Amino acid sequence: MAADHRQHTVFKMKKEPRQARSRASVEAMLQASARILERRGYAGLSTNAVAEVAGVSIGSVYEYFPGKEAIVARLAESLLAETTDLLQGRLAMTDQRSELNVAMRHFLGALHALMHQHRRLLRVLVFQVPYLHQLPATRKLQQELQTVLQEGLKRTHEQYRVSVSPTTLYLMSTSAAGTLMHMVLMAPPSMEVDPVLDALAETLSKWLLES
Amino acid sequence: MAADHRQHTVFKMKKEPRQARSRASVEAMLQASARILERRGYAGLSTNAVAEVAGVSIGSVYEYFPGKEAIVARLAESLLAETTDLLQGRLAMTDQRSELNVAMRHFLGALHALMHQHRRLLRVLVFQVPYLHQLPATRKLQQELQTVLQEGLKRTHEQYRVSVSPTTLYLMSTSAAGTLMHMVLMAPPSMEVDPVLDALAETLSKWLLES
DNA sequence: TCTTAACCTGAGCATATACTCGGAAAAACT
DNA sequence: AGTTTTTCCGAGTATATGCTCAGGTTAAGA
Repeated sequence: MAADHRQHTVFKMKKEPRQARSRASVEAMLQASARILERRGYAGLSTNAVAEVAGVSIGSVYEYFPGKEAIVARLAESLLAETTDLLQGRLAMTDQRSELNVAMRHFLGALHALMHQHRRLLRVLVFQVPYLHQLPATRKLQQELQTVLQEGLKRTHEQYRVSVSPTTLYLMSTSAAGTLMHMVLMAPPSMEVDPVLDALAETLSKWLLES
Repeated sequence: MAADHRQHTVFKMKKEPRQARSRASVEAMLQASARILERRGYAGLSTNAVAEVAGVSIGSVYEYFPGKEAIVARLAESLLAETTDLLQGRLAMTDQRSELNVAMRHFLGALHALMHQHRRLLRVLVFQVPYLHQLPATRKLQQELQTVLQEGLKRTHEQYRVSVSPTTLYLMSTSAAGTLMHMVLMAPPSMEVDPVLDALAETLSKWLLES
């Protein structure tokens, strides 16, 4: 595995596909990669396996990706994009006069649903990809979460003039993220989701209005 | 890497070292493994590298461990043992009449200090070891945390008769764990720890007494 | 139609890693 | 001292994976 000692500088694609045929190939490689990651884990993801599952030759893989790191980075970016869209959409449709805990509950519910939908891939990305934290997508996601949280607060509750200290904001986001992560990736199936989300939303909003 | 497709049934040691000499060898292998994990990550941990760094031959490694998974499992168990000792110790020395938030703050501080001390190894274990969650040590740790939390509550605050619902207990432990993890493993060095721990302890105890 | 660019192929090389095995050296036992 | 058990050695084998390259095929442009 000489490749793992390589400087991970290039997570980008090698070449952009220009024709419909090649775009389909790239898409097939990405889907195959996601499939392999979910079923075999990161260690089971090899460029040869991607080529085989995607139904293309190994040469084609290297035509568009410098290595498997780049493929994983692309998958992470896709997830980030989907999450961003969802959050922004929710933010846009948030009623100005809704209660804080209700709005919070909606956000948490939507976020949980999305994470749950992608839980298999998410689990591998979070727990097995060594360089996930260095990926631009990861940093952007954290920023995105805090931004949406703050924006949402401003919108729905200008009346309260809630001013959140950085410490509080940090604590809230890490607590919420920790709970969501645990529920989606680690909790037993017997765990009831809704009550926890209810309680979490309740707690967070109470906490906010008191601080 | 055929080994990664292997059924991970055997995380245990192959043979117990009986003489002082062999115990020293095993210890050297474990220390070497920790060193390699911290510096090169899980992908950089190979049995050959362990042998070289530990100053023993590759044959000796396989004399006591069936594979690198078993070595990692042993390291995880060591961390678990240390954590358990720490928590139990703190629990024993908790003053019966101390305030809830003060006691909580002590626990959080001690736990954070321990995690911070081992942060490099912890980061690799948590973020790169594919089978960490299947390890007995992991499950035991989670149980341990909740037990100590509950026990601590009983001891210090029988007067309040705080009865904690499972949902609340779950929420509290995941929130605290998420925040600690984030601070130790992901937050920038500029992040001030004490204010966050203060706020977390405050929030948790308030939350408890109100629920 | 001809030319060029984009796209695809897959055998094969280089390398790294997991793991074995026959046997030697050291310690413990009698 | 002789015997047995424990410990250690490390060259060597099997295999998997990363990645290249010379050449063929398909589509776009003139």
